[in-house]
Amino acid sequence: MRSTASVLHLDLDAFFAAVEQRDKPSLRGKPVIVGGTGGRGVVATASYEARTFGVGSAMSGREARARCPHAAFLSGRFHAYRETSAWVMEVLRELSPLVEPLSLDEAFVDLAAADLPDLEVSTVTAAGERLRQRVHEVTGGLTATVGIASSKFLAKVASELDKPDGMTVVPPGTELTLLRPMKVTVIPGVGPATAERLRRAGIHTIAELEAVEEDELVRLLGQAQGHGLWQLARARDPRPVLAERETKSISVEGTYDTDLNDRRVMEGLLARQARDVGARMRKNGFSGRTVTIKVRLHDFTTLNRSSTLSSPTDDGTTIARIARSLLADLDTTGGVRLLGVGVSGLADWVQEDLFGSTPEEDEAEEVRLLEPPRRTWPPGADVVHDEMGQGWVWGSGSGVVTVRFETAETPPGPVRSFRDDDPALRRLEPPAED
DNA sequence: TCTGGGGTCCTAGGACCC
DNA sequence: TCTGGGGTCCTAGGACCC
Repeated sequence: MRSTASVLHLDLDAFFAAVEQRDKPSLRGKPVIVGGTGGRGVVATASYEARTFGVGSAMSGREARARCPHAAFLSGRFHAYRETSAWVMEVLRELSPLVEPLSLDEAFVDLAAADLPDLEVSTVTAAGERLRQRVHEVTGGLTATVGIASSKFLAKVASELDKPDGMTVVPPGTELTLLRPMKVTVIPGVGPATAERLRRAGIHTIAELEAVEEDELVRLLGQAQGHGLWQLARARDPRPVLAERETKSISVEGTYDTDLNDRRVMEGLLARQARDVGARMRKNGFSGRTVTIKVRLHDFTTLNRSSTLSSPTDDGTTIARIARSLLADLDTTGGVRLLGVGVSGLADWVQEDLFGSTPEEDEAEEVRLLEPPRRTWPPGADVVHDEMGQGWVWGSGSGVVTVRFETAETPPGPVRSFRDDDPALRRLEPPAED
């Protein structure tokens, strides 16, 4: 927690629905519901007019229709949402270079990195109001709600307090006074299951949470969550605003209007999803080693099965083959409502290739390649060499083999890509372990 | 005929290694 | 013929977020 209110959280109000109302004037002032259109869909966003009827996010489309039959139900135009979101993020970056998007409609901004004369409450308040005005102009009339406080946690809590089209600044030193009367469910990370556990322990408010010993919370909720909540109950939150977040997995899934019973149909759908995952990976420069399938049965029980390859892939056919073999081990009697495929354990080498390399880096790589090879290799590695030295196959896919060259001085060493039929690549016997 | 899609993080057990 | 403990990797499931 900082001594100044310098973390800003911005939340675009009813974002998807607001974009629809902006682009289609006939929808303005009327209940608009994005999502929930399919047989098993749920509501992604309800406009404030629709919320009046008790419609909210994650509600089934069936129930939303029952509560608000005259609403406009739309399936969503994600290109428009992405475009408008990008405009907003640009506006935030004009204020501070340190912007952490959380989703299309939410972000943290670090005001300590902004070009402001100071971080007094009056100064950050004025900056927040200017920001809301700029967002309104740039998006063609969308409104945003802002919270400003001394940590991510407090800024996010603050932005919930004056929705829509409002702002709350928490003066430093007043955090606990604000938090203590609130329910524990305002804490991000306390969902229905955690709230129920806390309720059974007689804990409803943050003041009650604050009174519990740390050991007791860890016993109740586990190490990470117990310790985390103990800290948050004291308004302690040292998490920095981070502009870059690493992608950990890429997946595609689908829920079908009627349950699937034919295994060949399931295999076909998995294969298509696997191709889509592979295409997205190549487009974004990722490859990964762990392929996971997700299967939701008719009764909503959800199964995951995964398999880890010895080297990363971005190839849809490879992903599909593994997905099919993982499905083969599952009993899908009774029907399947959802199928999904994902890849995790992402390697970073293709990403690095996207940025290219500088002459200095190239020269450094040449130097490393001339150094004597390291004589240990990962178990089962495919050891190869070219005229420059020895390495081991780190990744393959799309007709390309990636080789990591290791030296004693600089593990992990440089990475080179070859076509997999490149005659310069010769396979070697792995050297004996020493 | 209640319960989306795309993610992140945590836990827990077993294998394996030192 | 008895057996500790730590670390890492892998797998499965669950909670949570927008």
